[in-house]
Amino acid sequence: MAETRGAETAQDAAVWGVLTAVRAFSDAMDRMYSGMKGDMEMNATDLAALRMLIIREQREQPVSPHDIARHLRISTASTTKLLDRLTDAGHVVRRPHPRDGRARIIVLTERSRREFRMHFKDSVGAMRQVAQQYSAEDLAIVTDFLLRVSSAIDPEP
Amino acid sequence: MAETRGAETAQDAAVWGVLTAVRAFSDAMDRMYSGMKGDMEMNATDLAALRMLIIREQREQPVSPHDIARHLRISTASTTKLLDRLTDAGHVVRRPHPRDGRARIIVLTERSRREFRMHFKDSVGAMRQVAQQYSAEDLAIVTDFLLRVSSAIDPEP
DNA sequence: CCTTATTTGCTAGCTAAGCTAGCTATCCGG
DNA sequence: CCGGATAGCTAGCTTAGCTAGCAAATAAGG
Repeated sequence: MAETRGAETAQDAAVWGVLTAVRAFSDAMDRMYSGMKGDMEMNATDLAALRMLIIREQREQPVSPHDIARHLRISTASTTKLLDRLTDAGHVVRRPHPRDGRARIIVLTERSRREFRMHFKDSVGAMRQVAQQYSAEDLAIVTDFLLRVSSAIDPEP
Repeated sequence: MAETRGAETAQDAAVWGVLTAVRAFSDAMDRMYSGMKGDMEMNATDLAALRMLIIREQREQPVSPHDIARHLRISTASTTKLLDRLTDAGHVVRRPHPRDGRARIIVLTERSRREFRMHFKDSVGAMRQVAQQYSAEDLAIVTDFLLRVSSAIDPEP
């Protein structure tokens, strides 16, 4: 992540610093999710699927099993099993696609949304508390940065 | 970090925005790593272990199998198998601990470091390119924010 | 020193979750 | 209407996690 290239200017130093912070941050997020997987008694992939569904729901994008497979980079067969687990646990429902008889649309249950929010609320609260210490202008900079980096490293979504 | 009490709505909106961006960002990072796991023909946990080793190495902190187990939240038995895989693949070496006859110290091989950097360089390059579009002051804000959020959600490291 | 409790990493055997191959049903372009 | 492509599912194999339990080394108490 950080190359050992010497930081000659202040800007170079700042770039190096932010990349290091990005690494620490993604590590912390990783550990937060793996902690939650223990709390919710789920495996990492199933939890990642739920996260994806929440994100896509917020964007009002319908999600198919195929989408999940692509997003998580697992096979469609594994996705079928994953959806069996999530369905059995009452987290999601498979609905028929209105126009395509082969396809399904995966929908979160209200219970799942609630449970997810419940387990997330401490972490989200901690993050919000940090965020509230910054001005709206600073937050706009951070938001912009994060979104740009996101689309730079992951062009798909 | 002005606490603009007057502009409560704008600040709330900014907080909401940054939290959404954080979520999108961690999702993008996740997908970057899962993409890399395909490229390097490794599973997610093994890759996470390598990332941990790189981070700890940079901080000059020695890593024991027990540390890996705690960090990845897997059992020590699974860690033994993980280390068997990484050792067989030539990524790490188990060295004896200088003072504790029971303990081991896990050390990355130079080849592993090189391979890791090789596979990361595109993503790091993309991130650096984004970062370079910001002033040192803005990057300082972003860095500060990321580090604070990191320690808020994951006090351990 | 000697005994006991704790810690570290490993082994054995079980379970869970991913993969490939292949199937059916459906959609779409000619 | 028909042949190829696509969506999702099933079956069977393989991998990687878990629990239980072990030996060796350390730490603590007398």
